[in-house]
Amino acid sequence: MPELPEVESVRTGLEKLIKGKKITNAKVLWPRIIAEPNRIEDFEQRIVGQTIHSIDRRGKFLIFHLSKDVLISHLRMEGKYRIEKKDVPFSKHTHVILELDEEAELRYLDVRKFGRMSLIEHSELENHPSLKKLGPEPIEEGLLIEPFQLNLKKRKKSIKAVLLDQTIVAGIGNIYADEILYEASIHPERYADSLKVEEVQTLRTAILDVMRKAVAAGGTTIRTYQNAFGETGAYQAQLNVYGRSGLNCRRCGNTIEKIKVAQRGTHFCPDCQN
DNA sequence: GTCCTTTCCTGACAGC
DNA sequence: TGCTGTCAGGAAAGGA
Repeated sequence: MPELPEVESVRTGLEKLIKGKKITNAKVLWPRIIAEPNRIEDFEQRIVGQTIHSIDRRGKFLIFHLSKDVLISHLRMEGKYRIEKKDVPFSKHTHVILELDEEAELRYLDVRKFGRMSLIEHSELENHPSLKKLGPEPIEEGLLIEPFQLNLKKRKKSIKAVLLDQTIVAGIGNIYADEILYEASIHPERYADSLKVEEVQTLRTAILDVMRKAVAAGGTTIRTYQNAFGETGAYQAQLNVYGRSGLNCRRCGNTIEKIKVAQRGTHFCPDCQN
């Protein structure tokens, strides 16, 4: 399940592999993947002939800057990009094929078909609904303490739910939300507006820390995640709570528990986190 | 405006 | 073995 560190790893891989390439043909095999434009034929026709100038990321969104348009892509749960030779048969989970030259294709695969793509004009990018409402990136100069603290004070729901809210901080998903709260020793069911000033500061530091380390490790591979080179991430070796229910806490030795918070599987140490 | 629920989707796995 | 039910979850839409 790609979160910010995984998407960043996909981005850097794709930039090395397809920057400067021209899309010479396009085929959509599962129409619902394309959110915009409405008609699949419009997507296929418009994208052909465009060169991939660069690839950006905002939160968990990939942003392909093309010569005329912009392709916004969200991998959701299991979306992945692969560059493959044209003669390699595509799997049943291949939903979009962008031909790059006479030899290679950029293929979008997605077992659960949750991922979405939007092809829009450059002028629409700044005000695109998906991107416009995103909160700051989880970096030192982006996630400023004062607005963060104000946002938490306004929320009468669990801190776990707030961390998953992309308008507060962009890019945190279920795995890193659990890891961040463990790092900060905060119980996932604590209400956001109940956190003390020092706790908010600790939480902010944990967000920056966990995300920085995960990006450096190339992300976390749970289930099927791979970057554009087909490589897995390495951060799963550093996970302290996610997927560790029933095992011992690395800090205090007590048993990691799994509960449901904000409809999500949530892992935490009942002794360390309060 | 905020919060909560539902929907999208398939594979893995448990239980019978 | 083969079937059924449950679970995994990010974002968007709709309702309270």
